[in-house]
Amino acid sequence: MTNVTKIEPAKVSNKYAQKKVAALEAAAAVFAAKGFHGATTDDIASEMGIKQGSLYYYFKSKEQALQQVCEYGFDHYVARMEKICAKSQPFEAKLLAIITSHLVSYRQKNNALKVHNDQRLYLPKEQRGALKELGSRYRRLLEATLREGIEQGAVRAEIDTHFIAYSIIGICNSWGATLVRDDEIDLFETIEQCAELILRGTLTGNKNHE
Amino acid sequence: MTNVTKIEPAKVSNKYAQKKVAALEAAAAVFAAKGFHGATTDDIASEMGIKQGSLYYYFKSKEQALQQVCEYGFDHYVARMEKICAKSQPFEAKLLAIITSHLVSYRQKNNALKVHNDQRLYLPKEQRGALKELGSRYRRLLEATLREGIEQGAVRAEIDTHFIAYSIIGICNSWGATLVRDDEIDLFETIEQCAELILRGTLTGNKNHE
DNA sequence: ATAAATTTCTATAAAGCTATAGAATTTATC
DNA sequence: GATAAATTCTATAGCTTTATAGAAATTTAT
Repeated sequence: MTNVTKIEPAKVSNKYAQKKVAALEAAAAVFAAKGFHGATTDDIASEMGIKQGSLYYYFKSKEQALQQVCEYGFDHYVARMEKICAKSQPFEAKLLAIITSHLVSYRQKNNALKVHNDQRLYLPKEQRGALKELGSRYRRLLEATLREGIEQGAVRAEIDTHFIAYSIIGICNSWGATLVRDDEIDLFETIEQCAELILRGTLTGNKNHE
Repeated sequence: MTNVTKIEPAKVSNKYAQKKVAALEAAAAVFAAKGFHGATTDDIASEMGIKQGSLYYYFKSKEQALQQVCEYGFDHYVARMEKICAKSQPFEAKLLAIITSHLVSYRQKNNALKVHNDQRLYLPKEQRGALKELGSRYRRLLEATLREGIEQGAVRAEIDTHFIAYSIIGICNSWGATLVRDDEIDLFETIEQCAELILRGTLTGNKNHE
């Protein structure tokens, strides 16, 4: 099956693949800093050291670039989540790993993830299908972790796992955005405090009590 | 003191003031929907039923429109926070009022507030001074409320009030954005669940326990 | 009714942006 | 080293957008 796509002639070379990643990261950096509409294709091209017109060797359009950046960042992130959830661990450890993964991503200036969070809604709905799929997968994993916690007896049975999952994501995104902007903030302290806030709100019997 | 500004000739008429508000709200709606860079001055003008060029009777520039929309939305919001905090109430009631105020704002499609949250960073720093001031004021009020809670014995003394204040804002913004997008979600249930998540994470002795 | 002030409109200059085509250059292959 | 393939460049067509100027229309005041 020497499958050569109709749309993209060769573009299977080693170099192409590498530079495509560079293109994605340049686009991610620029979109993260200026927003999708605020960024120009020239900004992105400059960021990767080529001319504006050459960028179209890597992206069919600016919009396609946004789409691919979002998928690139989010896919990676969901994959990591899957590894964490696959392990058999007590609830608290898992939650800590999830928060850590989320916030470390941001501190490492994972621009693509930031772009996914802030800019994906500027994509037309039809082009958000894959992202929505990934997003649900992530939330389902988080909800499953919460249900595991309930089964383990660590988490109160009455909680609304959907609501809590969403809230966890919200807190992490909010702190994540702050961490990116302010280098002074201590990453690991933030992680611990997030965990403490969430845990003491979800743990049966309120462990860790002074 | 018949103070006539140099920059704005007359523009003190009744009608002007009214239409200026309409202009702010049109701009807010458009910026909220399309983002600052994604929106055009023609979008805003159309929204208020005038022609593109006429918009400049109300705003000096598109950027000034963004600035004024942000201040308009946020100022209103901080003012309401001040009223809530002025009352002498038990901690839990106050927190509930704060969350309610925040989320109700969103559900009422308070576009200006959404624009403040999502788009203010596209303003040059020099034009963000007033907003930063309002933001700190809001956070200080929230932190003071938490300290009150500690004094009342309702809140654990070891919490980091700054961190918790920030997290509350983060959760509310996150749910607020969701509430705007999805009319199906029950507003008051969301308020209660937010409060429950935060309270059980901050209350001494873990009240409300099943 | 007339004059003055306010508000809106039309038209346009100036600039910026996306996307494409085809030439030029670099890299890989035989 | 010659040929083919891959990559980048230049130049530009075709739009869109912001902001301004001055005319026109509307409203308010005399």
